[in-house]
Amino acid sequence: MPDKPSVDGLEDKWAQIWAEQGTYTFDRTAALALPRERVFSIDTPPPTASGSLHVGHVFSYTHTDCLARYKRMAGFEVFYPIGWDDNGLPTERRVQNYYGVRGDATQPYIEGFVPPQQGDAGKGKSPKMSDQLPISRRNFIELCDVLTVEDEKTFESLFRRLGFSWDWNINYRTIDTHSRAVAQEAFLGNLERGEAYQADAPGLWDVTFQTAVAQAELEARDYPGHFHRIAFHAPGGDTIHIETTRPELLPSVVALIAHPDDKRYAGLFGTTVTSPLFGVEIPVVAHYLAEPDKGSGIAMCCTFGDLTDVQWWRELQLPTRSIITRNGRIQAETPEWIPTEEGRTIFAEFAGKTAFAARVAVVEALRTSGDLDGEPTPTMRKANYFEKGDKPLEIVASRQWYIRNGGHDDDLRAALIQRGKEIEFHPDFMRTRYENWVNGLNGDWLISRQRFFGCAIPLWYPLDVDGEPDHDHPIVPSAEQLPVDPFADVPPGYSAAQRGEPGGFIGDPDVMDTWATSSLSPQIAAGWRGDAELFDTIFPMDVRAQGQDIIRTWLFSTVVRAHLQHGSIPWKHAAISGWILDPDRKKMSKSKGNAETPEDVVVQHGADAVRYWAVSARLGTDAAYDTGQMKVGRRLAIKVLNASKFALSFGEVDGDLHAAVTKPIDRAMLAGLADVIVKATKGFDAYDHTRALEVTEAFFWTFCDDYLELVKERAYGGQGDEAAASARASLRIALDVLLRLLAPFVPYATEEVWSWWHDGSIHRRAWPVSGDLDTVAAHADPAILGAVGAALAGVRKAKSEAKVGMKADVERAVLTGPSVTLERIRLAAEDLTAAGRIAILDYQQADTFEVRDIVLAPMEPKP
RNA sequence: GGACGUGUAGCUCAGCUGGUUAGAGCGCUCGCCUCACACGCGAGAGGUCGGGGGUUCGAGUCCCUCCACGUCCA
Repeated sequence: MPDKPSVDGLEDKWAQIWAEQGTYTFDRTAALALPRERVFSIDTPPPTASGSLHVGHVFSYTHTDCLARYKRMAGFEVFYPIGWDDNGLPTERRVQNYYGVRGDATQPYIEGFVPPQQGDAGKGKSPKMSDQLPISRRNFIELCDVLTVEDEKTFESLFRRLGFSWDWNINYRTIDTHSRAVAQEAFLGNLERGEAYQADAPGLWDVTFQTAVAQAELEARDYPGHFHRIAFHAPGGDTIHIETTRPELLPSVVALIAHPDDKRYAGLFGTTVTSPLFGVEIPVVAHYLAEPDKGSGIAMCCTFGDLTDVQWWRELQLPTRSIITRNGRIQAETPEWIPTEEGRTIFAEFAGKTAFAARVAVVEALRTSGDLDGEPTPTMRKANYFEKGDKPLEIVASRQWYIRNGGHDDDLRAALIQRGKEIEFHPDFMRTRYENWVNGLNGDWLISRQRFFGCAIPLWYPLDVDGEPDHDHPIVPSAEQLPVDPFADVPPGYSAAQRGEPGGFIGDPDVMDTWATSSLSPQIAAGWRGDAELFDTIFPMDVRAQGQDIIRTWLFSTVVRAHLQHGSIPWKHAAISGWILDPDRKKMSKSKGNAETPEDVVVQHGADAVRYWAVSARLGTDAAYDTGQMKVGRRLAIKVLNASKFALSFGEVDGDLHAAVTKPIDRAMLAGLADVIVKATKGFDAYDHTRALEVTEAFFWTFCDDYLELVKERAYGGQGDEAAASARASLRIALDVLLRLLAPFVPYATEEVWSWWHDGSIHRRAWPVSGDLDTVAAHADPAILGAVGAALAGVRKAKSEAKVGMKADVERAVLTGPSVTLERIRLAAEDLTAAGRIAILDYQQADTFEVRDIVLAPMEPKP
């Protein structure tokens, strides 16, 4: 036991010991031998180690860690893995910025490639694309591999410092061989059962990243634009005005659409009009999605300006007239559907331009032709963005892979809603977010991405005699072959020389969306592929812990995969953490520049302190980033050290500790503690860790401030040996329990103290049960401690008001109150007079409790 | 526009199934170097529980309505 205990340095000391001794190791053999209900399996969110860790992560992870520690102590064999979600766009972006490169499938592979730069030269700013060196897909992936491993090391050291009790042996990366094999096997299962399919269809497309994106990755943002009032021409010479924010799509117009009930346009339904400038004849049709009170009430449907256009196109079976290419520019060739010579001339003028430049050109042409009515009026509209992108999404037709998720299938949707009901959400209202999302789906899950660093779609396509791929008959690898890279590996029955040759094959060029892998985190971590015995034991898992922001992505997609693959829920509970808000109540985020780096915070305040801050917020509740709360946590950790040192300093007690407890106030304290055990346990079992913390912490402070003060003179021996033994034994019994109750919250301080007087880790000791205290707490009156404490408070108040120290002597004091209260105090009168330094204590019966007539001894003059 | 959540002391939050003078911590003020802790200890001040209706013997707690904020979906 150190002379001056300190919380500083505990992280370095104990993180290392925990790692060496495997304190948190999952015992597979033990788990398989136990009944299922004694195993607790946790599906941990794999963090994206792409360079920016956020205090929000620390927040949610701490909630989960606390639960894991409780369960471990409560006798469960806890399966608590940790993975890294390193595949996907965040990593690619980081690699681009860090090395100044970008992937380009047309580049040849360079052996021993050295990137042009190392490190964040642009300080977080994305370098311009033109400054990035195009490199081959394989070189690019190699750099991703190198950098993610580096990043993950940094993260691991931070997480270890925070004391997260993951089993680091159950470690996976979503890009590693095992994860890719699992993702591919699951995909092939989906394919075989008809749950995965490909379709050549219009979809959301990010022109910056040159990839398709899924509905779950959308973000609606305000986008400034202008309404342009444009004239269409009816055969009789009438003009019909529409309003659009995207006049550059005029060559793509396929219909004018008004609401069926709109009397203004009722006469036009079934007729045709001609588009200005381009002279294309198009029908006027009715559809309920047209909004009569928006603009002129009649809209032009283009292929494709937005998702409503797609719906109109599909439901009204309109022709396809796309002009936007995958890089966001207008196509170079003049479309054959433009009939007029002047139309073709105008188109040629802006062919190949960006959408923005084309808009300027079209507006100018409309102005010249007189088809622009008035000047464009500014407006703010919502546009769909890729959540990681900064340009509005275009809609481009392309061949993509989808997994059914209920977006097109009411039965599946209902089944997934039902799965949500089978899962206990904490807090319960979070299920509503899940249901809202499922009910709002407007299509299946698009999983293919035209990117580099990801899990490959494990398919090849035969090439016909003309070298054209036959997408309808993909070549599938066997399960043993997985993972495959269709670009490098050769499909069964072919030779490498046949790649790209007529009659040969080609590999699918796409990778899967990162969620298509991480949605399988339970399968990846728990051994679905490779350890069926373990998987069957711990799946469905007990709990998924995560932030509320990824309910629509990670949580939902995991439910989808488990439902399709196993016909079950993936876990029984979903523990959802809230947001971290900055002091201005804004959501903290790196991009807004108000995020603290967890590294700084942990070093400054200490792990126990940061954990305390995180854990004092309930699940589902947003929490303010609050260093004040961390200071409170630090104080608690320090108090644990000091109070423990003091309690233990009175020395051991011979014989049976419990038998030594004789004094009523000692028994009262322990009875109160027994009640705390019950409440704290109840809190944890109800996924309410803050309740457990609150009740434990409150008791602990009373224990320090009142009980310790009251009994210390006796513990020193002031009332004889037997009385001293009762105090010392009670202190040790209480401390033993309190440390264990606090261990999930402040693992370092409690472990440190535990090591002073026990062998082994506190984090492997049994969670206390109230029955442990039966012998000492039975028939005890827990109210004694409160009554004596109140009496002591009265004395303290008098001293405080007299502006003297607490060690000032009291010549006489009178306690008044109901006889039952006075009786309780009498049972600890000696402790009270010693702690209050009271010479004469009188009692008077009265209705209300009061400490009065306090006579302080004359102060001795200070030297 | 719809859904969900939140609104209690200057700040961050408790307040469970409605029941005595509404609690905690931080901050603030005053005091105390008390032999575990000055990264401490003691005491004090501070609230029309978002507004308005209603149910009830009784409402921060239930119902209605409005307002503000946040998030998600349109």
